[in-house]
Amino acid sequence: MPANSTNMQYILIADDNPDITDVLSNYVKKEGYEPLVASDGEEALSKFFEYQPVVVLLDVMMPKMDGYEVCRNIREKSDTPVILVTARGEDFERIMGLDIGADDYIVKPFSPSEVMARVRAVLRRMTKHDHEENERTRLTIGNMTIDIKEYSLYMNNEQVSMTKKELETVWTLANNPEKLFTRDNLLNSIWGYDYYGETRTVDTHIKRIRGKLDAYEHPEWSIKTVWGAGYKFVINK
Amino acid sequence: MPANSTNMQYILIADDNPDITDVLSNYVKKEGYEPLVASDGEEALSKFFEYQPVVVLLDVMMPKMDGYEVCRNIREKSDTPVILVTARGEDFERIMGLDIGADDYIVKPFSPSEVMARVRAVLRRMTKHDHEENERTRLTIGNMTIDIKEYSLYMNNEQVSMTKKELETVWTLANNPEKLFTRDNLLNSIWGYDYYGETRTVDTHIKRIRGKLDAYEHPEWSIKTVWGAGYKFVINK
DNA sequence: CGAAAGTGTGGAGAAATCTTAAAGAAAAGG
DNA sequence: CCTTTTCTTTAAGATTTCTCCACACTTTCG
Repeated sequence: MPANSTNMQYILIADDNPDITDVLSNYVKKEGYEPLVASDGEEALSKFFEYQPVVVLLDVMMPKMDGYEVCRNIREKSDTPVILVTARGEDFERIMGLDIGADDYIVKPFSPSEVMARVRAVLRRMTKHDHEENERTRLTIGNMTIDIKEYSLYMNNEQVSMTKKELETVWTLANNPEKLFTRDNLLNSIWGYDYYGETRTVDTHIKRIRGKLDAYEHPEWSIKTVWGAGYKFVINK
Repeated sequence: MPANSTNMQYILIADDNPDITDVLSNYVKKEGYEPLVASDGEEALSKFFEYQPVVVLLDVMMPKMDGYEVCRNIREKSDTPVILVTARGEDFERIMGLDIGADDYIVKPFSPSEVMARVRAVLRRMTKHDHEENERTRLTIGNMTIDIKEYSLYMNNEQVSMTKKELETVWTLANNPEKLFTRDNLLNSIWGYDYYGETRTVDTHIKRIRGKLDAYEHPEWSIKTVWGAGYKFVINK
């Protein structure tokens, strides 16, 4: 399952056999991803750059441009995981040796569930890589501390229980003090750009956040409503 | 003049397939290291002692002397990190367990970026080691003690029978109190990066662990569910 | 001031996520 | 081999969180 399940996550499936892409599309949907189908190499490449899928499934044998070539092209610009689908007998040494840079490969005939298992695995490996000690993980303003690594928030060193969305919302606001976030901004960055719900949902979350945090005094900062616009985290001087 | 008198950092790549060593050499260079290529086990060993590389990448299957043997020889004289490259299906328990002493392993097929990630990881661990000198093998929190060397767990000095995965899971969590582990994190670090199963498996293990440990009181700590995120080991104040 | 538009809030139902149990699959041990 | 243990998968039921609505309240502006 994707880390942020509300975001629309595309998976590109490139194969010239529609029976295969159909079956895989269904599985991909069942796992909560949005399938993106291409029937030849060129189409695969252009869709890749247009949609930026999270994983690419490439049949090695395709019209116009074969899977190796597509993979190589993708690798020049991106680290997006690529899984090659090869016919039995293909030698993986060769695949690797040609500097294609695929992340995994599957030998035909495969079961769709096997494919999805590999997709999950490849994505899982990915998420580890992302969190490799470079980004800010902790933030303190006044008597509030948020630690995203622990997924926790402290007021006066005392932990305050927050739900995921609440925590992400404070984190987003507090990381950009003084910056105005419209409700749509917040929906986009926290809920995901494919969220089709009410903008007022943000209000409810702000309400809950305030309810929890205002149980403590915090003269150094506050979450301010900007009339007709949105919310912002302000630091009081 | 010995080659290692310069401040050049070598990485030894041993594989009898020149395509693979070529690809890896390029990646190694890109990361600022100097690749050192060997096409069989004996060559690997002699180059190792001549150049004293900072990391060794060993294919398990090589002419003259296989990767296990090379690794064992290196271990007799040095703590230089060794990463073994194995074919899928090799038993990793055997690799990591027996007297071979490798630091990590990679299953073919691998993507070059994955290899480099592991090289970085192993080097990072190494530098830490230098400062800490001895790794923790035993951990006590409240009335629980885990000894990972003897693979056992005690509650109130009374041994509780745990399966391997259960023990490794508690060990991982308890060694990083307060830190959130997503299910994917746990799958990666305990099950391994080439595990192709369901995320929910983690839940089942957590349930069993709780079942066993909650038979005892342990007010000092607990394994907490972080909704929508994962699990963490918390210390109660 | 009064109307219109925007925001705060409580609560109920919906949705998402977890727990648990149970059974099948895989691995380990005789 | 067959038995036992451990691991994985699945699905129903429980729990938590999220969303939405109705209505009160506030601000803006003619």
